[in-house]
Amino acid sequence: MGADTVLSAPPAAAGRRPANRRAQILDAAARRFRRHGYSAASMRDIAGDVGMLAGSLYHHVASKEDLLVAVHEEGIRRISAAVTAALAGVEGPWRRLEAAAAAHLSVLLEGGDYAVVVLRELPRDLPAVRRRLAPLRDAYEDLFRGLVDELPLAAGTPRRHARLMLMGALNWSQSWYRPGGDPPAAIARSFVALLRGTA
Amino acid sequence: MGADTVLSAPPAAAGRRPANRRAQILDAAARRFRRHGYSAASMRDIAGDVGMLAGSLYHHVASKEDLLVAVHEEGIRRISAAVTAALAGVEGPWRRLEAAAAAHLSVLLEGGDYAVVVLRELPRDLPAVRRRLAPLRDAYEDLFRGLVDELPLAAGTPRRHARLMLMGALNWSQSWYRPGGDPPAAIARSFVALLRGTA
DNA sequence: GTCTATAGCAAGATAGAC
DNA sequence: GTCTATCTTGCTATAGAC
Repeated sequence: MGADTVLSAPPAAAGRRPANRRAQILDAAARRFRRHGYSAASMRDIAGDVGMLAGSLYHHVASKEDLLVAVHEEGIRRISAAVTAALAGVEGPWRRLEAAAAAHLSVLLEGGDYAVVVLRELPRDLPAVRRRLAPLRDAYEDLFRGLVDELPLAAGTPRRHARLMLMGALNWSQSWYRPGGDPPAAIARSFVALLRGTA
Repeated sequence: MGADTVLSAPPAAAGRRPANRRAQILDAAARRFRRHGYSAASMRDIAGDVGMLAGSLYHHVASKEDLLVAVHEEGIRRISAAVTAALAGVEGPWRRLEAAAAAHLSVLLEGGDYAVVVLRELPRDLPAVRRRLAPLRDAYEDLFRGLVDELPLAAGTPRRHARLMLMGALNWSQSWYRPGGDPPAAIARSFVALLRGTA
């Protein structure tokens, strides 16, 4: 790639501004969904955050539900990318699980609003949204299922429970974590060690 | 107490109906808060569930926020009562932790709407509600802190992380649990065993 | 691509009759 | 203790000017 060219970018212009209006909208939506919850967040406020009025939003997104789906998709994409990257070149089943857990937790606790929305804002009364997102979430879950399957556990150890315990502990940490305490990677390491029995 | 008298009950009457109108309202609110989330649940629907109109609700509760606080208080009370009862007469630190975890999980997964609301519906943008509930939640947390402190863990084991891991795994289970799978007590036993390193 | 303007509706809460 | 009626406000979404 040439240094000054960007694939699929708008034609170069001296003072071009737009770049990605939609991305700004997604950022604002993720933030509002996280702070106030999906149904308490308003399209007006999201629009205001990016400097437009409510009506103008609908030029970029079809509905509030679509906006929620888009935030989830981006969030899952980011988490998956971080975990996949963290696994590259790491050997040994326990080390791999620890690397994945640390990456998962880092994105969750320090990765911004998208990941938090993915975990907390999937309203029960929007079945259409849940249906659209189910495959993505399942695929991510499979990633950890594979990692746990590789562990050299004592025969009879319930691998499903081990996975659910670790993931539950990691995901729930978002409700007690405060910046300034143990860093995400340390928490993840600790949880994996406790699971391994070598804390 | 005499068999036919009840402390602090309304004066006995042949066909008395009211008994506990407020309790019915709380039940309906807990259900609606759980199903739709606090902000998507409407006072109109809650009123309708108990056969009255929206305005009449305000004879029993001061506001929607008060209703949420009341549901939380009742939920925490139920969970605490179940765990305390489960601990009675149980000896041995691991057995006690397991009993508490099983009781906690049973209420959470099979105890109805109150407990679920306690875990899931504490909106970030209602600081007044959070303030009012903080002491209750902390007191409950202390109960498990005490149980974990009693465990004979290897020196250096991070007890705080052990507690957070277990509680996180238990609390998160509400997002994947489906009736008909492993019963709550079995899940709790499994998690405690994994923590203990004897799965 | 953003604006103005508004349709159409539902929300929380209150006042006063009964 | 419940109802009727309503105030006030906020919401999602659309239509059409610019």
